[in-house]
Amino acid sequence: MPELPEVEVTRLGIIDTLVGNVIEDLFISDKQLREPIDLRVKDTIGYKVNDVQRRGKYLIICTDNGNILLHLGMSGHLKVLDANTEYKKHDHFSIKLSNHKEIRLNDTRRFGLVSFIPKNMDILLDKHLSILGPEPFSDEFTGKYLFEKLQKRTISVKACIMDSKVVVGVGNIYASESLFLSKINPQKSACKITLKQANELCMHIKEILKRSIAQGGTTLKDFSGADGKMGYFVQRLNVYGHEGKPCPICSSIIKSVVISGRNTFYCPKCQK
DNA sequence: AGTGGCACCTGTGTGC
DNA sequence: TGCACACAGGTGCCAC
Repeated sequence: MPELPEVEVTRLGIIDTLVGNVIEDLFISDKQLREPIDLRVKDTIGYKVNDVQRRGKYLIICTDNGNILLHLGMSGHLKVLDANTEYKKHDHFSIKLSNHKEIRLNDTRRFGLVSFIPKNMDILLDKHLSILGPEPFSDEFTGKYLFEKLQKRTISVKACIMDSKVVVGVGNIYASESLFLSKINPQKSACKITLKQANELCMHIKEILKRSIAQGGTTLKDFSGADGKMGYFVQRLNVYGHEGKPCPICSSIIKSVVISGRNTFYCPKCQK
């Protein structure tokens, strides 16, 4: 489900419900997610939520007695519910709050993550977060930075921008879309990208992620914000899922190709 | 060290 | 209708 825009839309959807309220209890299912749920998250019970942050596709719920780290994987989503709403299949984690609301994680495929960052530890030193590259909206993520990263790699440019050590938050949809806007063939070797192309690509990654957040993210199958609303960015996609349809620029037929195991969409005429 | 392949898991859609 | 199979928005580990 979620790439960076969907995670950010989720964050914006839960922050007002969480901040300023006390975590009264947690529900922890016995099913294992990507890792077993870190039971130390119980340390946060009885503490007020101070903030909800995002790093890449991870959400961090901050309290004075430690932080809950969440990842939505492929199929996870968070919803704001009234207290004691009936549990559904694949509900794996829930935060019960003093305002009689719950933040509940439902994750069909269980590729998500619930972990814990102790109170005295720098959040960014967590093992999941410390290995991540820059945020796409940060000043650190520039065309020059991207160019230098790409130059060292022989893999495809698409696989490279999806590498969270290069830049966080670019998943399969926005990788195809940003390469389309930049007129770069996704199969092109990363080290063959010019500085000019890297500048274009950097700019379009920032632009497309921002535009998607503004539209509430991309709803393909089941993504919705924490309020259950669908994302409308799917209507703005140029190539993703459009195999066999005409390119919106040149009307050539959009093709698909598998790159590192992921379906990839591009216009063979526009993208060189 | 970098790379491709694969595993993790469930649900859905397609073709026979 | 039932079955087998491919595929899905992510990430990390494993041999090469």
